[in-house]
Amino acid sequence: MNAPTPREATRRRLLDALRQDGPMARVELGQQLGMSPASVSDLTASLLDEGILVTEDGSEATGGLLRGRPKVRLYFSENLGSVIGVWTGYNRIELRLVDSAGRSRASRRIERPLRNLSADDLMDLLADLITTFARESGAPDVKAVGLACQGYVDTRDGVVAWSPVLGTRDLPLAEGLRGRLGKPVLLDNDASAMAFALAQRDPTLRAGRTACLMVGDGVGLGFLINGELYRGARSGGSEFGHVRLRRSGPQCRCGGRGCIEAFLADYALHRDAQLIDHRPAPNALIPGEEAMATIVRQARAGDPALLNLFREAGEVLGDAVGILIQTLEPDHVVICGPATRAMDLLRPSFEAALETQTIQELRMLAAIHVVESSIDLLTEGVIIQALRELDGELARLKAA
Amino acid sequence: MNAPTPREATRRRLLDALRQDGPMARVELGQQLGMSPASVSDLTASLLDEGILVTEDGSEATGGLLRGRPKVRLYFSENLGSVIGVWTGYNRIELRLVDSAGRSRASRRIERPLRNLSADDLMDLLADLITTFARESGAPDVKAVGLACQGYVDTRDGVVAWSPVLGTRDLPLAEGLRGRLGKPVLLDNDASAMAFALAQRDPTLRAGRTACLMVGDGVGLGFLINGELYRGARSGGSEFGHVRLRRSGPQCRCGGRGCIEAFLADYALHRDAQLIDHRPAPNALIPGEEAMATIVRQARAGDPALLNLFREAGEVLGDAVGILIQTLEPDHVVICGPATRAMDLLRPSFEAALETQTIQELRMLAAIHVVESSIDLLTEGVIIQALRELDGELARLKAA
DNA sequence: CCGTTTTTCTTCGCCACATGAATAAAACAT
DNA sequence: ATGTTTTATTCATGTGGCGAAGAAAAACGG
Repeated sequence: MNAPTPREATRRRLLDALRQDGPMARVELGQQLGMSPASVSDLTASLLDEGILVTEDGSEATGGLLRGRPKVRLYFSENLGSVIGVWTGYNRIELRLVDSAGRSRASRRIERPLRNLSADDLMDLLADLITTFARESGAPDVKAVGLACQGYVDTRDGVVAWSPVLGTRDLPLAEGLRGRLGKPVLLDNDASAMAFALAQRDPTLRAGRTACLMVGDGVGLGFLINGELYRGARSGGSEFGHVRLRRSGPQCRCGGRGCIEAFLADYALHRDAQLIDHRPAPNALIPGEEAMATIVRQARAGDPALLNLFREAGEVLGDAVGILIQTLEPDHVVICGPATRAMDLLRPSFEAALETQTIQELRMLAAIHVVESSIDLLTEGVIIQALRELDGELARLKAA
Repeated sequence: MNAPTPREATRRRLLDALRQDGPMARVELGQQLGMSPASVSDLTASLLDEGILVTEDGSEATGGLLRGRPKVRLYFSENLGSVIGVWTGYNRIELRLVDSAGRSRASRRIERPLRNLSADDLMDLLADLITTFARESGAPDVKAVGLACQGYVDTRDGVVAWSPVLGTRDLPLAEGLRGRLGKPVLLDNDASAMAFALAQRDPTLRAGRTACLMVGDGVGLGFLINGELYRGARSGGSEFGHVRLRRSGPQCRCGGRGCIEAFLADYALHRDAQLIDHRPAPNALIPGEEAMATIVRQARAGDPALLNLFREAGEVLGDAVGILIQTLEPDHVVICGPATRAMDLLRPSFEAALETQTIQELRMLAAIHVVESSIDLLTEGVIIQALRELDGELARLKAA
């Protein structure tokens, strides 16, 4: 809201660098941020003073062969409370507890569909799960909660504007949870959170433009420009999964037909696999990992109908990535999420479609990464965002 | 390249504001840029000193009813040379001469296809046309040339990586022209230039994210984030027009089938209109404005086959805008270029397609503008970019 | 016609932030 | 011990921007 002072901006850059590339000595920070040792020293002095950073290097071996005064690495303090990250999937919820240094302390997975709950019931349930998890995992002092969910999210107001999972519209989820938990709640789209987390881990993804396509329960897109999430009109992610690629394609859970998601998401593959065997169409539940593994195994064994299903899915994936390349001209395209388990089945038609869909000059610029990413990484995405917010929060508290 | 000093950055912001919102007094500048009158005074003093700005307000009436010391508006000097902007279309070239204050001084349109020329011949021809135009219009002192062309452009290196118009690939156009003309040459994609120019004129387009779809000779996309052009991997615009929407659609000049362009561009509509009458398919020349006007007239008169053509084109346009909305979540979508002449024919199917393609929540956020924009505006886009560069250039010269 | 009012612009002292240079600190090598 | 090397801190300095006070330029009001 209020304009950050230049000091706050550099402070933030410094903390970001430290979070991304691990504990570092002051000289290294200076080099990386392109600022003088004097400035780093000055800035870190106050951060150490505030207790945000510690320097418990002590006996840490510096290698032995180097001479000169040893580096003193700066760490985030672990004792400034913790943050809980939550992901709400279609029929399960993942929770994770992380201390203020970013170290994972506990995690839990709960099988529980969230559909068909009233807004109040949903928020009551989530608040209950979160407090139970915090208590049972002995969370020291939960300072904030980060929540990643599918659908179209207004990250500024913390509102789920639309979601294929929760039935409701314009759900003020952050506010509701904040009221119930008494803690700040940060909301984001799950694909955005995943993209952010991946870029935190891999410096190459932070350079230039990275389009991250997460394929699993649904299809989401997170887009990064120089490591920062691109935010749209309501500062949310996009609903790229509901671009309608085939005019008379299969039914999508958004109500439309032929959306990208309707070919690629687990529920779509599972449903269409069932239809092949003339078994009754399953209800809307997302299949479990076992069910999906079975389908993949049968396809790998050579089931022609299933192979055709994956061929078509790969083609849609190629078209989708092609659209991204022609529209955004990214340096990196990341394909991640559960669907990467079947990348071998998707790849031939994926590559063929990508080739016919894109202009060669543009296609050659985009490096395509296939990353097997877990939900752990996803919760990490919102957690890091929450931790970043907290840094600023602490500074403001100290000032008062 | 080299990091701009903070001073240079604010200097640039000030000049940009002055260019966008016309001559202004110092107080107004201060309000708009959120800085104190003292700072503005300081900064403008050196700009006036360098001769970049002038204050020849003199007898300008301030309204009469206001009291107090009258505002002194700051103008760009007109006497610091001029800039030529060029647009290379499919079968014509537009040139425009503008003085250092941004006022248009002369313009010319040359009917001349550029295809099937060798790289050297092409650059010779362009250089010749530009010098002739400069001489005949009595250009005082041409400081730079801005060139907008179709296709995939590397704006940093000034290379046309790919173009459906020029047959060549990786053409170092800026360097070639710079060698021939002895002046800096700035290259950009034409849709990007158009988007930029539109946003310069209309402040609302500078707020948030604006996707500008230019439909005419081809289909191009310019994307703005907070008034600045989004730049992809090679810092160029995108080739959105060659997203393949219909797998077995009509032939596109890129070699593919079913590209957005293959439905919407003038050449496509003209070609398909000819085919209806079983006339021989025309050669690849872009039809003239008269030919297009005839087609539009016949369609308005009720020709069912032509109406169908426009219906299909509108549908593709709706799908295209839908993809943009679902992917970029823009605040504004601008449809501009010659194709707006037939917007009445396109609109019904456009709106229907847009509605089925997009999620309502997202669609409602994007304001859709249909703007009849001329090529004049397009050359203005590159010219303003060139002028902006020159400001910095002048500062560096003074410093040396 | 001359002070008063009002608004714009400038001058000046000051503060926040960052830097380079000198200095101190902490190790190893001899 | 004493130099060598690298890291961290201190301090004087410079830059950019700001608030406050004052100067300037007009209209207004007697």
